[in-house]
Amino acid sequence: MSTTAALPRVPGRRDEILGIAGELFAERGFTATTVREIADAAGILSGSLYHHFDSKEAMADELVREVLDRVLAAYRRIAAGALGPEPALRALVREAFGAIAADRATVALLVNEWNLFTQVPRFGYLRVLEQETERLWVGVLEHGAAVGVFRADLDARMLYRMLRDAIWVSVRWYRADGPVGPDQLADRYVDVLLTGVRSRP
Amino acid sequence: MSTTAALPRVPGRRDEILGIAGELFAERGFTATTVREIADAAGILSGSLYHHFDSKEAMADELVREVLDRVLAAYRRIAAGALGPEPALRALVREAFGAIAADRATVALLVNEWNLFTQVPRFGYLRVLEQETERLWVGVLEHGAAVGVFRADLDARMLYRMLRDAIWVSVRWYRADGPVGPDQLADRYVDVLLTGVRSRP
DNA sequence: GTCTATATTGAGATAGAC
DNA sequence: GTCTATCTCAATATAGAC
Repeated sequence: MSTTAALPRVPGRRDEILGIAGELFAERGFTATTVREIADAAGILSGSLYHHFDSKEAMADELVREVLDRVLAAYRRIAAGALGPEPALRALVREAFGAIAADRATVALLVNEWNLFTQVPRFGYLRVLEQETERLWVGVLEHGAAVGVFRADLDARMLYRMLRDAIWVSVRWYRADGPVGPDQLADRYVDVLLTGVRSRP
Repeated sequence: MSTTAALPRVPGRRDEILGIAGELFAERGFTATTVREIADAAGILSGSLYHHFDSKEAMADELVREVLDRVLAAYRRIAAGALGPEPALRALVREAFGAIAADRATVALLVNEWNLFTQVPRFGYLRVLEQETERLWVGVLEHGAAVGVFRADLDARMLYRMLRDAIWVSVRWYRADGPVGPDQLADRYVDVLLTGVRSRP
């Protein structure tokens, strides 16, 4: 019973290769990364990659799907929970920066190749997931306005996109292993968003 | 004297082709756009492009340089001007959204291909321009904090990047020919940044 | 300034042996 | 699971005629 005991994350060759591919995609870009480079980095020949994956595209697909599914599931839990508007917003933002910290390479891949991927039929789910995400976040913002916690005169959709763009693109410069942790950065973003930068007497 | 009278923007074949290339780069991505597609869209054959430009890369280079030079020049004027911190910040943000409105395709190209371009030696100036831009914006924010207009406890560099990312990536969804003009959107972003979204009694 | 024709290269992917 | 060997294709770019 011990040999088949585990799904528990023994990385396995396949996942190892996938991780290597993800790092290269993030660093050099998806198109600019060749299957030969991936194979080299994994210590095998390019043809051998195709024992594990159908195509280069399939590798990126798998990376992106996994991260987005996890993030969206977390968003759903937060939006469905009984948190007040501010704690809910804070939890959403923390979740996003948490993903950047936990899956930096994949998030960078997604941010950098968004325009490319959204044109490939295989990645059609990206638009779908994005729409649900927008609904969830906008829901939290509008509810907050409805109960008087957030200003009533705000465009929730614009606000969501402004925040979303600021958060995700931070993957291009933010290092989670530096002095500022992801929750900390999340709180700073939320703080600015909530109270603004104008000094008050 | 009338034949050589003008630099005044007669488009000319070359600029026309460059504009077509820019639209395709923005829409399909730089790498995914082939010189044949550009040539097709311009109504010529791919080889003929090389009468006007050295390479596909050179086309993108020219597009990006022109826009960034113009934007940075405007930033310099604003930062050097005698505006107060809030009007200066507003002017900077308006300038950025103005560029998105005026040169949507080129800004999209730059945002989408940032990771690619910054790895190509030819585009080394991107990092340089970005650094000066950061200095200018951070200078405005820090001056504002020093004179008590902005909160003193803020991380100006983080704030700049947050705002920069939010502004530029909006090129992926914002349409300047829609109901909200660029100055209007700029003012909304600045409004949120200055006063926050928390409702106050 | 554009076309014809083509050189050249480098990519993703496949088949079958080991 | 990896290697050997190779196919196939599409891309950028060039040379010289018109």
